[in-house]
Amino acid sequence: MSRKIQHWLMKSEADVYAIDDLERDGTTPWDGIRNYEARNFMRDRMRPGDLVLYYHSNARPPGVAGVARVASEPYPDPLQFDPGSRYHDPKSSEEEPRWILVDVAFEEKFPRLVPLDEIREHPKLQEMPLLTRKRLSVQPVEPEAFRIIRKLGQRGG
DNA sequence: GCCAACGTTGGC
DNA sequence: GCCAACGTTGGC
Repeated sequence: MSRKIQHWLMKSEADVYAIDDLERDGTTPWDGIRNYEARNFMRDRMRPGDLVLYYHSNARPPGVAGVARVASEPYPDPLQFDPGSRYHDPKSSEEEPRWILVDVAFEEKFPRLVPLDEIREHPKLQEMPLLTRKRLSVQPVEPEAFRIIRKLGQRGG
């Protein structure tokens, strides 16, 4: 019996790596996450096939731009071992890596961005960590919230 | 570019 | 283990 897929939201700065970049690349390692809670979700709970709302932060307006898919098992973020990287972590080691990531793959770009304002105003989306946990860049999403947001992105209001 | 929110670090 | 200082996120 196969595991049920889970749903997630991952934030990316729109001017750094937007959904168009993911579409071009096909797959990308979700590197540079240096928050323990976000790491724990990737390390302990994400598995290939899980679906991800792709959120543009630092955008005007910010919002969900499309859907991605978890495309690998969790593995150590290579940048933590690279002294030249801004994500280098001298306290981490190959034997005991501190930062774990997954690859994500492009799934779909919405015809229309679902803006943060709209999520904030939707009566069924009030409980989303996106609204209550401002700084968490990787977070779980309830199946119903995922469905609502995808529908908004695919068909408009 | 500003700055509030909030997670992390480090001295004690 | 507390908590002030610090650094970063991310909306505006």
